[in-house]
Order: sequence, then C-alpha cells, then structure tokens
Amino acid sequence: MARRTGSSAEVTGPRIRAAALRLFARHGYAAVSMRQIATEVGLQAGALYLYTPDKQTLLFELLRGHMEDLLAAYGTPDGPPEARLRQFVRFHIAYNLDHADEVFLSYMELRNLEPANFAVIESLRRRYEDQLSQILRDGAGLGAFQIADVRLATMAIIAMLNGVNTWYRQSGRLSREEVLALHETMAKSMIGAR
Amino acid sequence: MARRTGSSAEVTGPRIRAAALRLFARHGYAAVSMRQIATEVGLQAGALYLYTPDKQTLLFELLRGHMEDLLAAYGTPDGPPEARLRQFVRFHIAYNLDHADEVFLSYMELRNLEPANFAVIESLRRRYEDQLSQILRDGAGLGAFQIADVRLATMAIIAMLNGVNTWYRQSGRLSREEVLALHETMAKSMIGAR
DNA sequence: GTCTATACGTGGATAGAC
DNA sequence: GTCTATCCACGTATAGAC
Repeated sequence: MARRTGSSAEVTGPRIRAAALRLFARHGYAAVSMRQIATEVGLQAGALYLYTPDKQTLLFELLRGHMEDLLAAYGTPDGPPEARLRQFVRFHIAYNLDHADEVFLSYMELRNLEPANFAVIESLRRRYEDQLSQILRDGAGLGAFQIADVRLATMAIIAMLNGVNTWYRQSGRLSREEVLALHETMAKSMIGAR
Repeated sequence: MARRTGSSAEVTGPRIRAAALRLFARHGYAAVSMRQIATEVGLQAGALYLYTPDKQTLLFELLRGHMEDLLAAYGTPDGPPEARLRQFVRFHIAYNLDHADEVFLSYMELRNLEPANFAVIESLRRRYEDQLSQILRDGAGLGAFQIADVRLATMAIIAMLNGVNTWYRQSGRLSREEVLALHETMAKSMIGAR
C-alpha cells in the first residue's frame, strides 16, 4: 500500500528534475533561477532544497542520470561489425531525438560543471564512445571496414549523428525512417564498409 | 597622424569585444556580467555603455561579425566539384580551429538572441551552408557524387566537420594536416566521390 | 572617455513557523 | 513537506562629476 502522507514527496523529486531539465535546456543553466524552477513545479524556492543541496548538484544529477540511462539503453549488441554498426547508428539517432533536452544539456552545460563533476560525466561519455570504437576496430580487423584512424572515425561518426538533433523536425521534409536509413548509408560509406 | 586624445577610444571597442567573446565562450552569455567584461578590459562597468547599448547587442554584434567574416573568408571558389569539396572541407576545419571561440559562441548562444537577431544570424549561416549544398548539387549533377538528399548530406558533412573543434588539441596525437586529410577522405567517401 | 555613485531588481540559499 | 520572510551578494543600467 502506498503511504498517504508523503506520497507527494515521491513525485516531487522527479517533477523538479523534469522542470529543471526543460528550463536548463531551453534557457541555459546560468539563466534559470531556482525560483523559476520552483514556480514551474508549484513550489516555493526554499522547498527545492529538500531535494537538492544546491543548483550545481541538480545539474550534475541530470547529466549523470542521462549518461547512465544512455549506457543502459544501448546495452552491448553482438553480431558481425556491419550489423552492430547499423544498430549503433539507428540507436544513437533515435535515442537522441527522443531525449533531445538531455542530449543538448549534456553537451552545452559541461562547462558549468565543477571539475570533479565534469570528470565523471566525461568518463561516462567516453565509455559510450568506446562502444562505437570497438565496432570499428573489429570491422577493420576483419577487413570489412577501411579505417585510417579508429578514434578519429569514431568522433566523426558521432559528430555526424549528433547533427541530426540540430535540424530534424517531426513535421519536416524527411521521415524519421528516411533520416535513419540515409545516415546508416553515409556512416557505412565513410568507413568503406562493403 | 593619429589623434592624441581619443586615440584610446579606437582601441577600447575592439578590446571590449575581444574580452566579451572570450568570457562568453568560456562561461556562457548568461553567466558573464558586464562588470566582469569591464574588469577584463580595465574599465568600470558604466563605461561599456559608451560602446554598446546593452549586453544583448554586444552578443549579437559578436555573432554577426563572426558570420560575416566567415562568409568573406570563404569567398566562392570555382573549379570541378571534387576540388571545391576538398577546398570547403579544409577551409571549414581550419577556420573553425582558428576561430574556436567565435564558432562555439555562434552555436551555443543562439538561444539567447532575441528573435529578430536570431533570424539575421540564421540567414547568414544558411548562406554559408548553401555554398556546400551547391558543390554537392553540381557534383551529383555531373555524376561525380552519389547523393540521395543534398540538404541532408550538407548537414551531415558540416556536423562531422564541426565535431573536430570538440576534441582537437594542438598537442594531440594527430597533426592538423592529418586531421584535414582524413576528413577530406571521409567527406568524399560519404557521398561516393570517385 | 572614463569614473563614482547609485537605483532597483533578482540571484542562491537559509531560518523558523506551520 | 512546504511556506513565508529574510540575508546579502550581485545583476543591468543610468546620472552626473571630472
């Protein structure tokens, strides 16, 4: 049975994070006040401090949560490199489009993290990038891909895929499936996949 | 002959813009105060308002100046599509690396522009992107490139090239020339250039 | 052209009542 | 668990002296 009192507490935390995420992504961390976040959730500013020690930690927890969700959602597919590359490209674009605010925030507000917090996020991001590097390395080892530099190819593919979020609109000229398919083709061509 | 009095005025404006650029790029527009900018230049905050009507205009002028410099620096090369693509790729990466603060700012702080100012910057950016689209269209028309969608390929190539600025360091593993050459190869492969 | 002083709003964060 | 009240620093911008 759910508790009667305090039941709102279990829902207030997530609502605060959701509001902070939306506002930070829209206006930038520095431009958003704790009062704005509180208003959005229907609280007074003081009440926020029951859920976060300060504004910086609120930002950090949003970014950390995003990176961990991303890693968990990706899993670690197996199969031949070509299939895993296809899966990575499609997963990455789809996940980015479905979590646009989180993705935008986790690139834009890195500079507003304290050094210790920054290191944590960067390490999680690196772990994700390494998933793609491993695919490329395996494919190159088998002769399926032609890659001069695996790390550089990793960064180039991820940068290309990230670009989608800056212009894709659901009502746009290209369907989501077309965008996925075309990027799959471009990613493969880039590294000389058969 | 330079004037005696007021000679400092001709140098103060640029110094203010340079300081604002550096601070905005490093900490974000919203996080930087007019007092910080003034201190950086060795002025009092009030003196800044002799050079800009307000903070928003200071940001806008920085972005507009950058986009116009970019367009002027690119010019409009001619020659066969392959050569023009090669030139675009190299120019874009080199210019971005040499103007990292301006480039970063012009992507990150778009959301802090008033709608009218935003429209001006976006229109300039589109004019630049169209330079690449034209190259791709010409190449596709001649059968030199295999491109399913010119606009999407344009965005994909620019996103890939922009990615360099997020990780390239002069002291890094790859030389600047290697980075240029490898991206030239990847850009060509992406669109099936011969 | 620059400075000092200042108006006035808003920032993050805390104390203590309920 | 939330609110009200409040502290104090700092924000943009302006007025007026020099």
